[in-house]
Amino acid sequence: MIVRQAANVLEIMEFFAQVKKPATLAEIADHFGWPRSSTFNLLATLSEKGYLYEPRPRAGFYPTPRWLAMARMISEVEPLPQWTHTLIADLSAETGETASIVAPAGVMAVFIDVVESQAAIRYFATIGHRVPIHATASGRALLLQYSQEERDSVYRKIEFKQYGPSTPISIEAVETELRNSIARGYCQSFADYSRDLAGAAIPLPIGDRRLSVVVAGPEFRIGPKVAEVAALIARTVDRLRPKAAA
Amino acid sequence: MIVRQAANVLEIMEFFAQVKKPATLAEIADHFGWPRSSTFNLLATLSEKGYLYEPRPRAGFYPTPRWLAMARMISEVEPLPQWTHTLIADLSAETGETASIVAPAGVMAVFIDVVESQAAIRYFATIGHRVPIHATASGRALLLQYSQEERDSVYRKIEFKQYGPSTPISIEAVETELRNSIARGYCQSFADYSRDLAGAAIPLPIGDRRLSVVVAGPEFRIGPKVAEVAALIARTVDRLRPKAAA
DNA sequence: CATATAAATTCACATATATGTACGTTTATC
DNA sequence: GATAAACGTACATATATGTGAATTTATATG
Repeated sequence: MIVRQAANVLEIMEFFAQVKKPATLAEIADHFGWPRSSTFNLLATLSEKGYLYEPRPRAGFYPTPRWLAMARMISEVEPLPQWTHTLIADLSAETGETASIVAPAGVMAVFIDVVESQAAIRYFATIGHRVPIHATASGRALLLQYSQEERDSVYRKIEFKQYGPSTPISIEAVETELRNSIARGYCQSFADYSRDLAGAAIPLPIGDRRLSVVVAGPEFRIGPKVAEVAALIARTVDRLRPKAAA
Repeated sequence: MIVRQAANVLEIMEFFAQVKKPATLAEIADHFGWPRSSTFNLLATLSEKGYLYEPRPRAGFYPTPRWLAMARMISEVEPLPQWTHTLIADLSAETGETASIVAPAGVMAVFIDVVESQAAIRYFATIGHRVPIHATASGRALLLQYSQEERDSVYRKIEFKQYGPSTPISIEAVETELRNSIARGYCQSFADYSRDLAGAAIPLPIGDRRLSVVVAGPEFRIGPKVAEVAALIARTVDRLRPKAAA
């Protein structure tokens, strides 16, 4: 079950992150198609808790810097080491595609850092973006770091769907693909989940955290050179990862 | 009316900002006294939207960097000029008290930047903290920047309460205090709202934004030297504010 | 300045939603 | 390795909550 008003809070914030200017009650209500009275209650709640204010009279609401203060406190705990951002920045620059750091979230994989391609046709992903862990290169690079039991426990919760022609639709199919990935030295995906999208990924354990790096883009650009891209990822990790730490 | 689940989202985030480590469903449910089933729905919603993930298996949930990404996008719009932070940092250092930048939010005033005193006994305020606009030094420094009509419109919405012995409990009382503030050259408050708390504030218009600076602390420390403190605020603003801009 | 139009609030009620209860799964204990 | 305790998940139901309509307040227009 989805908690509607919880989702609405996030949508309002995303709205402000997008329009980047104050908005009145009416504007927000119209934008989402919400009743004004409901919008009023939501805005009042956010204001009362100190997350919204009125920068200038009658010009509407805008989030207070409290969001930033809170997000900073949250993120200063085990932040990703600096070199991982350099890693995906370099990868994106060299390949011209979108590169990301990915972490597990149950049966899904979450993008926790992203550097987007500059190409007109590109993989559009943002921090927080989620994809099925079993049907993506990045996800499988995470699964490779699990024990057999942990994987089994994840499998039990997966709803196998045929997202595309090559989606693995059984536990055995996923396990086979994992074995192939080990043999091959990297994980790959050709439209297993998203149409026309291909990617190469490798595991990226940091401390006791299980992460992965992925480079992804349109099938026609990435397809012919997955192996190259995968090798580049491996080399770049080798170059940037501090030698001392595991 | 307060939208409970909207408030709960904020409380969860504040919880993480405080404990700074992953928490399991059970821990969160117990902490807030929420039923597990409800907590489950909330966490599922936040996860589904990409705001929560599971850093390591079975070690619970933690917010994704998406919060930070969003907060950054929101805050890069008309951020406070750098010098205002220097301003309150200097004021706090020189006075040993808490200094803040404050903005209006209806009948309330919101703290949008804070540098806290280091003293053991101090005014504890955080970004997002809200106080009544008419019953605080910082709030009245905002009201001074309003036209008479704008003030009247605010007055109509105020519920006058006797927060402390000196709280102004009528429109006339507030207007009188404003006139006194103009004559005096700064706004002050002696436990008008919070017990034992005194403060000095002056208006701080920036562009078309109506802000104020306030220095506040325990009555026994601030009380004897409000005038000094107010003068210091004025001098420091003069020193730091760029001459070009109004 | 009066009137019209739009926006913000309030409130009572029907309905969408939070939760008690029960079940399956995982982890801890002996 | 067996048993117990804790944890996570699903669902039906009573109730807390969102909302449509009415009221008040603010802004635009003739």
